[in-house]
Amino acid sequence: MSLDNKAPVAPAPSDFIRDIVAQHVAGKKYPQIHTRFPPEPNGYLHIGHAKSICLNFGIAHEFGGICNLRMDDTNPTKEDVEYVDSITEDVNWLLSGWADRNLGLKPKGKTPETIAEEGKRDFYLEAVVPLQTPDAKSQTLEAFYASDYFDQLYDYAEQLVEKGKAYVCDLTPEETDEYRRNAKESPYRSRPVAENLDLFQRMKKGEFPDGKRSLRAKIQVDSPNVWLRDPLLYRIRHADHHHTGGKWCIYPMYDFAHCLSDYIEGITHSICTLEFEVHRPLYDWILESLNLPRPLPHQYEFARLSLGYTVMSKRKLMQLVNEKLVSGWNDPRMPTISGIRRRGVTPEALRAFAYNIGITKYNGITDVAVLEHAIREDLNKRALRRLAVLHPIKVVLTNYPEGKTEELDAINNPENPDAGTRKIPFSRELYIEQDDFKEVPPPKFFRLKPGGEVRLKYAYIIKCDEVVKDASGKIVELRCTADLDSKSGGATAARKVKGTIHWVSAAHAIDAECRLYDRLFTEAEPEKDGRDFKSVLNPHSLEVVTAKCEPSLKDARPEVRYQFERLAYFALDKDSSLAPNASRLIFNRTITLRDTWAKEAQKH
RNA sequence: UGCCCGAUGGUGUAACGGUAGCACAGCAGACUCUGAAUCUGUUUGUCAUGGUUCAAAUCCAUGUCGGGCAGCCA
Repeated sequence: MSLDNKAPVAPAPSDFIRDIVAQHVAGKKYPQIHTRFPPEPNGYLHIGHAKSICLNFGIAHEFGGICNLRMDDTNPTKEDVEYVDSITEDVNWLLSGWADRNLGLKPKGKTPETIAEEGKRDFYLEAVVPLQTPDAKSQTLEAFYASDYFDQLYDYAEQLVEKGKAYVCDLTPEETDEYRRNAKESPYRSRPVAENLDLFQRMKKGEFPDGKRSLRAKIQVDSPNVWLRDPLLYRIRHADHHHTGGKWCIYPMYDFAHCLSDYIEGITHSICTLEFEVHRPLYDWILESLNLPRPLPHQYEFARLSLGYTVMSKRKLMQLVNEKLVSGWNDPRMPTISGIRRRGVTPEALRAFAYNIGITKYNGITDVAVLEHAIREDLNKRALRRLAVLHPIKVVLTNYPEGKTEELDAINNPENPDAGTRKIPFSRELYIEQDDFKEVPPPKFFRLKPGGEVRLKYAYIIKCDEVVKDASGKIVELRCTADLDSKSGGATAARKVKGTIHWVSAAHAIDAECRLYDRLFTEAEPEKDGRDFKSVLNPHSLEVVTAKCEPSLKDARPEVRYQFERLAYFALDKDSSLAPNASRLIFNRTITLRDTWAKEAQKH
């Protein structure tokens, strides 16, 4: 392979977190960089998670490290395997062809190993990188689960109790809140170690009902940082867990589980969003209180993604799903990864977007145009061009012989000559787009108009002679004459005609359902000034039409992207049937082409 | 209210004491058998006030504005 003509290498991303990691790498602070992506399986992943995935896996990828996929599943009442499955699928999709070599998993069912060293006990669970580990194929691998560490976390909790750094508290949830708000010590704070140990063990055995007691860290009740005011480490929850079943009735809190899960997996850089910034002292306190033998992970925070014309929180997305305002988590209008994927966006486009928006600590709102640009740029390079008419109007070429059919050559992708050409049939009766004809044309309209000429892409220049209307005045047909010498490559082919429009031969056209998606909301900030986001749902976010398509589209494939020329990019929906005898084509409009004419037309 | 964090064109980001740059959006033009793509040009910015310095977007102080936290959620 020649290196002379190499593709431009994208500059390595740079941001404050990567700068820190780069310093650590240069200073050889860690043998290997190890990050993690830790979603809670209580909903589907969205584009905000995509930003986090691109950051965490991107760092692992750029610095030769590993990023563990970990289910952060410490709350049995909210989590479900449905979400575990969707998360796994979405992560694999986004990583494919990029950082899949840096994905850290573990053998199915494996839990941390206990390492005894110099009289010290240590818990460690090593990552297996499927594409880098020789025998990985012989093992069944799965994501890490925080719930796989419940035994070890319990052990750590007991250690804290024994050190006098944690105690069992009998305050009710309401009392605990009140005491914490008022920086007041719990009356159970100085309970003896032996009693704490006994009580904690009995909590584990299930002797107490939910909320009756809790395990609390003994830190500083009057700390200005509320997360240091003796935070809860364990709560009682008599509930089955999607991954550990009925084994436990006490569950660790996020703060306790997360830092120790990071430690157990040997994470070096634990990257999370800004709202956890105030938790960092607690993250460090727990780890430092346990005299752990291996290097401790450190937490770094960045701003989560906010995107215009959408909502991002799982709660609100779930609301849209539950109230049937969309067809499901993977509705192509949803900002979920599965919705975006179904819409036809490629992982490359999503990654380019994540790269373009950068990483900072500033909470801003990213313009959707940035996403749309990344999608168009990607699709422009890869999409196969096809002719299809979404809103047809019949055209009859009065001087073209009845029954005659020509096969015309059409270019599959002007951006990529290797994509080749195809034949499209031409005949006397055609469909063109309703928007491409105006009986009373606005200024600068260079499409078809009465007495006007337009080029049919790959075919002839035609002139509109007559507009046929029905009794109600609706246009039903345009009668035109073709300049029979003007066919592409013909005698008068070079004639200058301002407009070129797309068309399909009526007799040869095939039908396809096209789902025309638009933004889900009419406002860039659906919740601005406290308004209900559902009050600004876009009533036109989905329009379904039956399009007239050129016949080659009968061979459409789900993994291929199409551009219906002059209109938009489309991808086959999973609801399509490709069975030869029961074929049903459904296309999702991924995104429209840029339309400067629409902007121009609006001026008048 | 307390604590924490942030502030660079319309939006998002770079500049790490030494020429304020990039992307998107916008505008204007070229090209065009996609009003796409491509190409060219271009409008617009360091929150405020002091201080340190030869020199401040950058360091310091104060203020303003914005965000976060104060679940037995994560």
